[in-house]
Amino acid sequence: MEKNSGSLFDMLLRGQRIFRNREYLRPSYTPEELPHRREQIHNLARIWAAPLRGETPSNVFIYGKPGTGKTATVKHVMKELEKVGGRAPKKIEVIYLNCEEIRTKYRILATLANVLLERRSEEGRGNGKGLPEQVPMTGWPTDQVYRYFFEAVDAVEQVLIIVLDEIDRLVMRSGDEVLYTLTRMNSDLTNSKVSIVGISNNLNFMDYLDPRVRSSLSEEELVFPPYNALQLGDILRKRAEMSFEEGVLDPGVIPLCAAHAAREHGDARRALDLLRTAGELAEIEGAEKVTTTHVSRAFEKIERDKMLEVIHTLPTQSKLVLYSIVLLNEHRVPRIVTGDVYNVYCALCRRNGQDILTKRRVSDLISELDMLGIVNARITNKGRYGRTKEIELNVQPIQVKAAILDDMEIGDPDPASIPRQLKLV
DNA sequence: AATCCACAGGAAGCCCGGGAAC
DNA sequence: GTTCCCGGGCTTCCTGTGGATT
Repeated sequence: MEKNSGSLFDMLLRGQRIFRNREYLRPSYTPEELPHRREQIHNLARIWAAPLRGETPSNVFIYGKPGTGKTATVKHVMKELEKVGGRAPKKIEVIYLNCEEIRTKYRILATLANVLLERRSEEGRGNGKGLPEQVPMTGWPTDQVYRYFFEAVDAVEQVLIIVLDEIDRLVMRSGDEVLYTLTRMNSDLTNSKVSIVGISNNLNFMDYLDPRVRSSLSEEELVFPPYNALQLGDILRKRAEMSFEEGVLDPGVIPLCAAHAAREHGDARRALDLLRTAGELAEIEGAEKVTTTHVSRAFEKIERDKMLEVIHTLPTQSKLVLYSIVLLNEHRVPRIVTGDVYNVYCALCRRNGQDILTKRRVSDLISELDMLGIVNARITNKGRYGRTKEIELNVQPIQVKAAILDDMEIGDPDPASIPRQLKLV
């Protein structure tokens, strides 16, 4: 093989390897062990032990901030339950649904029915009643779908546990009707029992629930407190062992990742993300070790990516205002103030055939950009020369420009005209 | 001390689209 | 289908601000 061939992949493969397997750092990975969640695991297992004794488990409501291990815990206990399920007097089945993806009454019921029908046919049991193999994802009246689901549940003597993750999304979007239906099913079922587990990272949605649903759903409640920095450190160390080559992490790396994430309401997902991104940065530059500098840069990168995401979702007029600020920045205007921004903004709108908003409104838009942290705007008094906001960009202008141009076509106003828009001092 | 600049930002009301009630 | 209501985006009109200037 040619030495120093310089191919892209050679370069990446040559140096020190950083990762053994980075998949363990991704949010999609569910770990075998969940440090600092023993109590929650134990409680959920206690509740779910009921069907092993032939009883119906209580409904459970699980609450905790993002990245506190709710979903991982539930999935973990689900796995354990499956292992011992055969010993139960009645069949035990668990269905997990994420309401972020499936969030209408119809689709929830249809998905539940389909999962059950599929499992029946896998077992070779057939549904025995000439039911169709699948419920279509659209087209049927909702009560007919419910009927199929009901029959599928009651066809076998069993305990069915339904896990509804991100249940707040479901309630906010389509109300609590499905929950009402599901929690009431038990009184009509003859062979089976249904138990609901709702997972949410916000508590406010409880206000939108019918009181009957609320009390039924929270027969048992599990709270997942945020992890502190030490706990996050433990979690990171466990995962780092699996995902990094030995000895590539500087000693300060994990504590720093943990400290950053602890400040953000103890989000383990963020901590892992930070660690992975730091590793990737080290890998890209061919470093031998991941250092705290990489972590700091990873932190900035993640923040920056978040910021660019915000810019992408800005409404058109805000983008135009922001773009005006970028243009002024490019022209090295020493103090960017509201009036200048407005003048450039007007030229920009005229050039691109956009409606021109009033000064008052643009002033508010600038304040909104300030609130989002995209720019820093502070009010200054220049005596005789009035009172205004002095604005500076908080993100790299090149990146802002690229992000905006990604979403819309903007023709720059004649560059020579820009200085004329300003009352340059 | 009075004036004045270049806005900030509050208040009220218009307009329009979407959703619920009739 | 019509009416009503609501909220968000926006305009119009307005008062307030504080230091350089007169």
